[in-house]
Amino acid sequence: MTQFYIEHSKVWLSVDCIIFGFDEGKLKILIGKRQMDPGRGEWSLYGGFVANDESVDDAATRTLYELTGLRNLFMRQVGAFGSVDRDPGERVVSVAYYALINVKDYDDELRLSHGVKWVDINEIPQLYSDHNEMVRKARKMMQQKLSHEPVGFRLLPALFTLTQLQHLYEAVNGAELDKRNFRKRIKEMDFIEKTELMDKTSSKRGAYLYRFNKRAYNEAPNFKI
Amino acid sequence: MTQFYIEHSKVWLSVDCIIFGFDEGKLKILIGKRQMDPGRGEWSLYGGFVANDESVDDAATRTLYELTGLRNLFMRQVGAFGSVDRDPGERVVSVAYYALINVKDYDDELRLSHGVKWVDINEIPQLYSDHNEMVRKARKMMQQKLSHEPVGFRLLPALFTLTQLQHLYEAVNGAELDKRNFRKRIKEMDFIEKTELMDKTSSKRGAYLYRFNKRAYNEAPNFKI
DNA sequence: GGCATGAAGTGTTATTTTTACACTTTATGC
DNA sequence: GCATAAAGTGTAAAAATAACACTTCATGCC
Repeated sequence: MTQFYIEHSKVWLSVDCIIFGFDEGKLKILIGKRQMDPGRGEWSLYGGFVANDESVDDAATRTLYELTGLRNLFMRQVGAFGSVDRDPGERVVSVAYYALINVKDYDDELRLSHGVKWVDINEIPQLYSDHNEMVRKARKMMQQKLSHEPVGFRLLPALFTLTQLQHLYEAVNGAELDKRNFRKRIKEMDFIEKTELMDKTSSKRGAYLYRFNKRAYNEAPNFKI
Repeated sequence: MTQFYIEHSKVWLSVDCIIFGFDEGKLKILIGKRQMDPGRGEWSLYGGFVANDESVDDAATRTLYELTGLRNLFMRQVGAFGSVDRDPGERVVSVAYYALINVKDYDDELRLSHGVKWVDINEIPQLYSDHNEMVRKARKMMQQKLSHEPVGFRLLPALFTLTQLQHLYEAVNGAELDKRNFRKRIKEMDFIEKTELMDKTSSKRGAYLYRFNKRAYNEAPNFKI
């Protein structure tokens, strides 16, 4: 390993974020029009460069915070994307991350100030560079994660109805679920707690609100949808 | 995005390989003593730097070829590892890949010339930097992959006995399997073909040799162990 | 005040999948 | 010919999953 070799292998490193939200019964992600060259005006994921004094994970956390003003989001790495010509200008390797946010927690003015919008996951336009590929892989990983770990709650308010929860899983998996079977499963999970509160916004009768109890989950983690 | 910012975010990029093999009924990986500073003499994965004119995937493919002399290996990205101080010397971000090889295909002289050896996956010593973490993640991903896609064959010779196949899956999952249930499953998979050939090395009676038919799998892919 | 509306809520049965389990066959070497 | 050791084979119980339709309730409207 010579100094010469090392010099030649230095690259710019960026992070790109696939931010999932659940709104109006649909799974969505945030995209915006790229505000710099190359590719100005193309639809794109939100991203940023990795600084010298921060880990790649930290760069993703910082970028997510810049965009959403939110901390402690559920975030996972999707992978490194490193084609030589993936960036039309210079060689940039990018590490993609996906995150789950509750749409209601995201201040709309902040969102607008960054020029990003929510787009249905099934209606993603052509994106800059290899971003569509990132989204595809992120979606797969996220589906996998949500069906084996109780992180779907991160896409909902702290209190949610069972109908909301079911619709969330239907949107994520792209398939309808049987209401009775779904509720049977949920009842078996002691860490999904029924409260005495009701949501009256979507029906006259009202629906009980539930909440996820992380402590109870840690004691008896058994989740599968 | 200023030129200044870009300059500050340039990093060295390497790849590290977790190479899985199956030998003597055990799942193993290749490790060697690091032959350069920093960390000279520590146990380490085999890796290399990403050159300017190759994709990160290509760098991994090249590195695998350098080490094993083998092409067309089954290889998947594990992820990017990017702590600021993961490399004691300079800032190096590394992308880990795992690969599956048939131990018998690997020329032993070539192996020795690189100073690497096979080590039982359950007896990995402390490795350089964050390599243990890479191995852990690679193993998880590989387990997941092998139980949902028929790539375990990449760890076996083209012809194999059902007992070998079962022992492979037992080693990968770290749990014993019921012989009759296992064979029942295999029989249902038309793409695992029985040949008329027999292996006489491990029993007096001899065991039929089977082979994986990729074409048949592509027509009716249905795999789960 | 009663009745139309629309989402919330509730159990049982059939089907499929998974698991548990033990003896016979066969070629070889002694 | 018989001891050995791995290969090979089927059935039944248990568990998980899938299919399926009506009742409850609060509200708004007449």
